[in-house]
Amino acid sequence: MGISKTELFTPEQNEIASIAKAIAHPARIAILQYLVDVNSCVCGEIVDEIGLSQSTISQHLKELKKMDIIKGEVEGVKVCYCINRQKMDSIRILFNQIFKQFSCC
Amino acid sequence: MGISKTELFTPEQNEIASIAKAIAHPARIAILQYLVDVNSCVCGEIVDEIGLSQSTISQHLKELKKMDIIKGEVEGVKVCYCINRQKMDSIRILFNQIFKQFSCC
DNA sequence: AGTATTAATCGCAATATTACGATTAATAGT
DNA sequence: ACTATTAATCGTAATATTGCGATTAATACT
Repeated sequence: MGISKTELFTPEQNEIASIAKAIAHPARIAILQYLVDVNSCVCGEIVDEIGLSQSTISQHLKELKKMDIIKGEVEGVKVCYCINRQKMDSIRILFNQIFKQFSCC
Repeated sequence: MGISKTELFTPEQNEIASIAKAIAHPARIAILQYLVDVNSCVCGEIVDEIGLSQSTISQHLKELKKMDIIKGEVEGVKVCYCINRQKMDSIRILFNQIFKQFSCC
């Protein structure tokens, strides 16, 4: 992408964009919704649920974890993922603020 | 990206991801915030405000317009862009619903 | 110790995104 | 008609993303 120009923007602008990017994939939305449904679960179950390969799902989980949107807890051979509800809450509040700016007069 | 696998996901999941992608760039956040500040303005002013080239800004505007997040009105040689507040409102409601799912118990 | 299971990582290919300069098309002003 | 202004588009380069198979590392179970 040529050069990324994050230095042109405020930390808040970069933060919002980063969060948006983390959820800007249908598979990641599907993963989050699945985690809500089952409350928490292991990677293998997500692979079965969504029709993507194990390595691909693992990468998506990594991206979500990078942004602190989900947490992964090792349970022996398996890893139990769950939504970081506190982070989710702060994202919801942040986005609501921003969108209110954009939508209100 | 190998092959995009949108067919694996629901229309809603794809829609949310698309909207998120549209705002998943700090320049586009900055553009929207600037449009809020000045209420409406022409492309050239945005180019001056943000430190990116005219062609790059034009592309970002195109992406935002593609998702119906902004509207562009031709005024002679200039084009006046403004936020589509109705769309913004529906996005805010949609995202709030989704994030509430993710954050509440 | 040997095998099975699980998930992370590596390496690769295909495609998308970001950015810019140059060009183009369209209008406005002379 | 000529020129200036504006914004879209084209072409291109650099980089990121998405996806998969293969491999690896780590634990659990014989």
